[in-house]
Amino acid sequence: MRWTQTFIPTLKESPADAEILSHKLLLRAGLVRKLTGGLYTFLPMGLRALRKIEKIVREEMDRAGGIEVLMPALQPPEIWQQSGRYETARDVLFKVRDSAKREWVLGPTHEEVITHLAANEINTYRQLPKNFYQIQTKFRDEIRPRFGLMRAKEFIMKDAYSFDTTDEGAMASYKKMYDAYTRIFARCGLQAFPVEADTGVIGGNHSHEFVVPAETGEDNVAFCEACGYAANIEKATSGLPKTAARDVGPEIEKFATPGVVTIEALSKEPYKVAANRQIKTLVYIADGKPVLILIRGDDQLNEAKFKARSGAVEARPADVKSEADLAHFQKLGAMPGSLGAVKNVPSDWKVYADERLRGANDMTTGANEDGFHFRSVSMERDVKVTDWFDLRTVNVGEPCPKCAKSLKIRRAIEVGHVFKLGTKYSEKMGALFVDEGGKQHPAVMGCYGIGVTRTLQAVIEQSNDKDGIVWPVSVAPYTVCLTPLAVAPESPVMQLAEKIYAELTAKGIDVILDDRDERPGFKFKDSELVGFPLRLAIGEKSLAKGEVEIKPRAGQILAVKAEDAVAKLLELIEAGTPKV
RNA sequence: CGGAGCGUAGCUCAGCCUGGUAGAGCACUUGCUUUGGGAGCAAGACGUCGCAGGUUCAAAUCCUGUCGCUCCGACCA
Repeated sequence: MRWTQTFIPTLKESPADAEILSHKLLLRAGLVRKLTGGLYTFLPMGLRALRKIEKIVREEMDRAGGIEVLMPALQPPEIWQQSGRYETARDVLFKVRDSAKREWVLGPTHEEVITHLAANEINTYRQLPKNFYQIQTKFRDEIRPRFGLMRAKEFIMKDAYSFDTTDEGAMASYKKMYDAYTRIFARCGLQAFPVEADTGVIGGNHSHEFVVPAETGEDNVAFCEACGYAANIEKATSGLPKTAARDVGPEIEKFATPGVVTIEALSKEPYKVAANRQIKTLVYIADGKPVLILIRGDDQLNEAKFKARSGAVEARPADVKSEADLAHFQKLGAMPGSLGAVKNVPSDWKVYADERLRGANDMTTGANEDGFHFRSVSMERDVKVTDWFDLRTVNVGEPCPKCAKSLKIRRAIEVGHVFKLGTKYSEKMGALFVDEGGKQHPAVMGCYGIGVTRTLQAVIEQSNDKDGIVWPVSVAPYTVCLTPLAVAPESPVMQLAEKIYAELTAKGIDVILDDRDERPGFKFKDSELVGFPLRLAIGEKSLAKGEVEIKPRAGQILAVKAEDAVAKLLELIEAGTPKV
């Protein structure tokens, strides 16, 4: 390709609406342009990089036994009602109406469609296992699209769905995808690693995210450098001990705490109740019903864990400013700051307590009477707990749950997610097969996603320098930028450039010939901004010595004999391609 | 949905407080010079100042509303 024949609108300055580096570089290097918030046009350089990622994904999915299909983005709402997600995922569902006023859904994901297909087409164990995948555009009504391609209303995803006859089979399918993902990200030149993850609304019981460490990421990941434990903060646990039991204290005792409504105030004079001897009582509205959540005073509730453990689809703190919620507090008899679960808890309210409180005694908590607390509270004796869950958020420095060394936390970008789904969808949508004995069972499913457009941006986020993008060879829009410093067709410089261009093209190398009649510095800056892994500069000065210059994007200039240039480039390309 | 900020040339921004005929740099067009790290000079073209009301002799500027964008939070497969 000749530079003048394609379209690479580079920018010297960053557009004002880009905040993070990778977003700025996407725009500055002319990879994408914004249509409106969360919607982008891919320009030639962005599209080529995207296609290269897709090719890697496709090759690895095929190698892992995936079967490529293409499902409709426009879907009937009925299948979403059947799976139950018409309600649970309603916030992200784009809905449209046709001319007959009938409603349709723009697919945010495809469990419903593929399970519908499986229900119709898979009948016998002889047809299993199967793993279908596609690379396709998804639509999600994100409340707040962010950071360019990182969180967009419309994006490209590789999604795969496995169907197995048994749990063990499903785990084997899961493992295959896990391994394929490891290879895919490695081949994309990305430092990505798997972390244990929450399954969220999608359901299921076993899940890993593949994340790329980056300060601009939206996920927090807890990890242990000693043993390799890594988990999303929504899932992570630590090896902290439970609250130490003390000698069984006397009966609970009410005491006056006028004006004291915070853990901190109660920990000071004259009360001096350490935060780790307090029970924090939160009123939450879970799927419309009030519940109490108890965690230790020095811990923070992890809402994701609460939803995952309790099965609640929606959960939010009750708000005293809302009249409906205020009634709940009145029922308990106190406002936040004096709440507790010892007395006055309506019998139909569920009470969830964090595991760390199990067995705790000699605790202090609100008396459900403004201005009063109870002391000498025993969880066992005085509180009726519906369910015990791990509900607290892990903090930096806590002991690793596996090896007890210190945990670290860092931000990361989620680029892939693998789930073992079980039979949630196959049961609801009738994806059944008959076994050897003629008995019917729901297929055991898994689903596996890679955010292809997000992966593209993650590569840029992780691979850049002050001059621009530094593409890994495997996903660069062009591998070699051929830069003749004179472009008149009859000049020796341009004639040599044309010759090398033809030779590299014949070898199957993606090469772009910068045939613009621009000054050298301008062309160098542009090629570095776009980030081609290798640049071959041909100028009169060096050519007088029979030499040309190879500049690896992240390395030093190499002067090589003109006749050796192609061989040297091929060698560098080979050396720069990740071996998986 | 709550909070904050911003909408002026293709891009980055100034002008707004204190109302008086719309600016700079980059990019673009033409010419000359320059030619190994985002060139110089000259000439030129490019705007319903997001939109709609209002106040005023007069509005980019003040007021009201509205739309859009960005960030923080909430939410998030």
